[in-house]
Amino acid sequence: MLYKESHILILNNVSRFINLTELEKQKYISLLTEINIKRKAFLMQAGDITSYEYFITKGCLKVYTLDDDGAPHISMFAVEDYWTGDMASFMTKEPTRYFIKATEDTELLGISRANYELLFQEIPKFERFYRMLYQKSLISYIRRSNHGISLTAEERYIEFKTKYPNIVNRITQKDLAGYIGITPEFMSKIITKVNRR
Amino acid sequence: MLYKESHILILNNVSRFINLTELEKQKYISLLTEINIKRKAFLMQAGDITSYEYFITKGCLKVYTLDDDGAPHISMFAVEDYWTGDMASFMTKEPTRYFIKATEDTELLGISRANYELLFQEIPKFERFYRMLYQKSLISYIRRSNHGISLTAEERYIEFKTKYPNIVNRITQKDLAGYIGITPEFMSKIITKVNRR
DNA sequence: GAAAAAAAATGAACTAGTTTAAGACTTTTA
DNA sequence: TAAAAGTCTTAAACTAGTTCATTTTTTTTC
Repeated sequence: MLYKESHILILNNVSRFINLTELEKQKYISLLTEINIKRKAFLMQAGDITSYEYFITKGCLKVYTLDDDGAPHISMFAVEDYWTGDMASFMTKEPTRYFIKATEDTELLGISRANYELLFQEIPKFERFYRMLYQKSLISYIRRSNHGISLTAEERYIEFKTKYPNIVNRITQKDLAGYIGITPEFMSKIITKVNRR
Repeated sequence: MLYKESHILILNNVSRFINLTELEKQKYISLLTEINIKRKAFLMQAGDITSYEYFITKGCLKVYTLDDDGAPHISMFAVEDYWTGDMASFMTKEPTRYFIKATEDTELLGISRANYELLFQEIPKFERFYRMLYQKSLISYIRRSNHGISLTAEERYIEFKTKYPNIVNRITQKDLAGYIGITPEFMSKIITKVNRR
């Protein structure tokens, strides 16, 4: 069977942890929903109860919250081959505190809550897939939050640039400030300073 | 069959997510190792390759790294009914960057890397248990690191005190400073200020 | 392709948290 | 139980990053 590009991408992602038979692949794909959103459109907004987890096949999204003063705090940028969503709201059916907004026209594959549960019944191997996916996410999350703590804003900027050279060029300086955890003004000063070298 | 207190605690913990038969319970327990360490002893030190994941049945531990200046950054305090360890080192067999030190005499149940793999073969339900455990950890980790970002040190202190009243009294002010992310001197000022109210 | 909107740069005044240093208090150890 | 080691407090000088206000540059929209 011939698969679409987006399906090949997600099947490759899954195959990092588990092997699927041809039948299982087709079953899995049948549980996914294709979603396309335009630049500046929201995939979710604070207050929504989200019913999907998403895999990005093309484009770029920013995931952020607004603090009490209305200032945005960006928790991640998600591009092709990334998983995103709000797992807390997805699991508990409580309203999310997150906004997820496309910074480019974006194509996604979504799995609904109902199909997520179904998936474990139909292909129990996916318990293992998600166990390993979450384990890996947890490791990199812990590493990131622990590593960042002792660095200055300038060091965090240089680190981001080095680690994600492909993302830096796709986002605004202002959004990067929101991710690094500083004001856009200070971000501007840092960039001027670093580039002068 | 009659179980030890420590075994009852871990079985209750597991039963939040999966149900085990009597036989499975006994099998599970047979894969665990009992470990006791004295106050001030290390469960692991930076450079070690850790071969266990741990469940605490009694006592208190602090998990921390040292930054380039040798200042400690505490990433968690772990007490009874908590899981701890360094998953990154456990999974990849790379040396850990963490120190885990007992702040009280502590009793743990450990599962070795070999038995962890065996567990999934013998009782596949544990894929589901760990999938759900990691999912839950990920949710609270994300929540914590995102929530903390916009608060002042004073607000983070009040939040910690409210959320973990049982832990505050078991740790030093200095260690709390290492967790909140400030100097012990500033921690002292905050506490004086908050108590004056 | 002109007008409007948003992003970036710059600078001056400000603040949350650090650093250093020294003395008081508490806990641990021999 | 005395000495040593570690913890806590206080205070003054300092710095990384914020806030606010203005101008320039870039991007978006019609």
